[in-house]
Amino acid sequence: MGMNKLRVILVDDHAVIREGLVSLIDAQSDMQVIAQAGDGREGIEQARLLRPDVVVMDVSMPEMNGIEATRIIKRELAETRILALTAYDNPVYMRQLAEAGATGYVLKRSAAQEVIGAIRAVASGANYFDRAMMNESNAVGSFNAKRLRGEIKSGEITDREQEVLLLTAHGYTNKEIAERLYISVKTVETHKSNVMAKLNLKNRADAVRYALHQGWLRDS
Amino acid sequence: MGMNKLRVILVDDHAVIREGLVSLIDAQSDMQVIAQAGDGREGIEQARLLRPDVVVMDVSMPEMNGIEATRIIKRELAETRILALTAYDNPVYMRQLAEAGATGYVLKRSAAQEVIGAIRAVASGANYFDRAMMNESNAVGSFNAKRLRGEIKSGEITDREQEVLLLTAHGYTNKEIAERLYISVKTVETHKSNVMAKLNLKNRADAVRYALHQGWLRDS
DNA sequence: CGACGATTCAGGGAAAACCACTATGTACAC
DNA sequence: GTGTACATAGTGGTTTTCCCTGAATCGTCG
Repeated sequence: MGMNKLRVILVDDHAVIREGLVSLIDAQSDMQVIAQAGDGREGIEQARLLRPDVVVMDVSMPEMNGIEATRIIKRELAETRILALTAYDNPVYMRQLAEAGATGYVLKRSAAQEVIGAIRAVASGANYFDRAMMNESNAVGSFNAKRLRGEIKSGEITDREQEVLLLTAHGYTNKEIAERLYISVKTVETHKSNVMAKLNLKNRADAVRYALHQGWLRDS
Repeated sequence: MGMNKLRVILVDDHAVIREGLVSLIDAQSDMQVIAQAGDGREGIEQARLLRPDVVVMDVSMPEMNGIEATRIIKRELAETRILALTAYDNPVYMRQLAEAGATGYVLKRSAAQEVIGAIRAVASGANYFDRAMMNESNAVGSFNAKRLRGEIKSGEITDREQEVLLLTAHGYTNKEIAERLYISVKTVETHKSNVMAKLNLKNRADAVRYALHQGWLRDS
C-alpha cells in the first residue's frame, strides 16, 4: 500500500455534517480530508488550489449548486473525481450530475461504509452509483416499458409535464388543472404519472417537496 | 461526579450523517451514543427501551417527522431532553417543536462544537436555541411565556387543526396524515374541514396558498 | 418516408377523498 | 354541575384520484 493517502475535499453547506464526515474519513487509513467548503464557489477555489483526488459534493447548496460546481471543476481538473452526495434519489439529478462529470452518486441515507467505498471506487477510476437508485429506476418500469425499450436513461421533463407538476404541487386537483389547461382530466393524469415516474416521486407530498426544492412555490 | 456519560440517541434519516455525528459525540469524554434511528417511529421505540438523557432529533424525516416524534417521546418520558437538529431556520418549526416539548434547537449549518454544547446544555436542564434563530425572531420566547401564562388560545385555529392544514398543504393525503399523527382518517377529515371552513378555504389549492402566505412552506 | 418524442384522450376497477351529519370523552371555566 | 371548546371517531353516499393499458395526432430529424 502506497504511503499516499487519497486526498479528499468535502463540499456541503452543513458544517455539522461536514465535520462528521471528516472524522469518518480521517478514521480510514487510506484517505484524508484536506479541505472543506460550505458552498460550490468555495469548493471550486479549494479544488483549484489543492487538486484533490476526490471531491465529495453535496448537490443542493446556496450560492452555487453541486451540479454547476461539478461542471466547472471537471472542466479545469480532469483528474479529479467527483462523488455526488445527496438526499434525493432523483434520476434527473443523477443524469445531470453524470453529464456534468460526476462519476459517483450516493445517497445520504446510505451507510457510512458505502460512502467510504464509493470514495475508493471513484478514486480508482470506477463509476459508483447507489444501489438504491438502480433498484428504484426499475420501479419506474411501466414508464420505461412504454418508450425506453432497451434504453435505461430517463428523458428530461417536457414543458407540459412541468406545468402539470407545478399545478399539482400548488394543490390543484386533476380536474382544476384540466380546466385551466383546456385539456381532459385523462391527459392530466398521463402527464402527471409520467413526470412523477421520471423524477421518482411517489406521491403528492414528494411533488410538493420537489417543487419547493426547485423554488417553484412562492408566496404571491 | 458522574463517571456516567450522557446517554444520547440520534434520530436522522440519513445514515451517513448519523454515523458522522456518532464519531463526533463518542469522541467527547462526557457523552456517548447508545442508539440510532432512521425515522421517528424507530426513534420512539429506542427511546422507550433505553430512556436516554438526550435525543438528537432531525425535524424532517419519512414515516414520522421529528415534531410528532418529540411530542410522543415527551409524553412518555418527561425526563428525556429533546434537541432538534434541522437544516432550516423556520420559526414555525421552532414554535411547533417548542410546543411539542423540545428544549433545544440547532441548525445543521452550525459548527459541531455548537451541537456538542447544545447537547450538554439541554442535558443539564437548560434551554438551547440557536443564536442564528433568535435573531430571526423571538417566537420561542414569546410563545413559551404565553404558554406559561396559559394564554395560548390562538383564537380561531386550534393546534391540531393547524397541524393538519400544514400537512395538507405539504401534499400529504388524509391517510398519511392520520398515520403520522396516530389518529383515524375520519378525525383528519374533521379537522381539515373545520379549519378550512374557519379560514374560508375552498380547496387544497387555497390551503397551499394560505400556507405559503404564512411562510409555512419551505424547502426541506 | 420512418422513427421518435410530445401531446392528447379513453376505459375500467380499486382506492381515496370529500361531504354532511352525528356522537363521545375530557378539560376547563363560571 | 352546566356549558363550551377540543380532539376524537363513526355512517353512508358521492366524487375524484390513482393505476394500468392502449392509442391517435402532429411535428422534427435523418
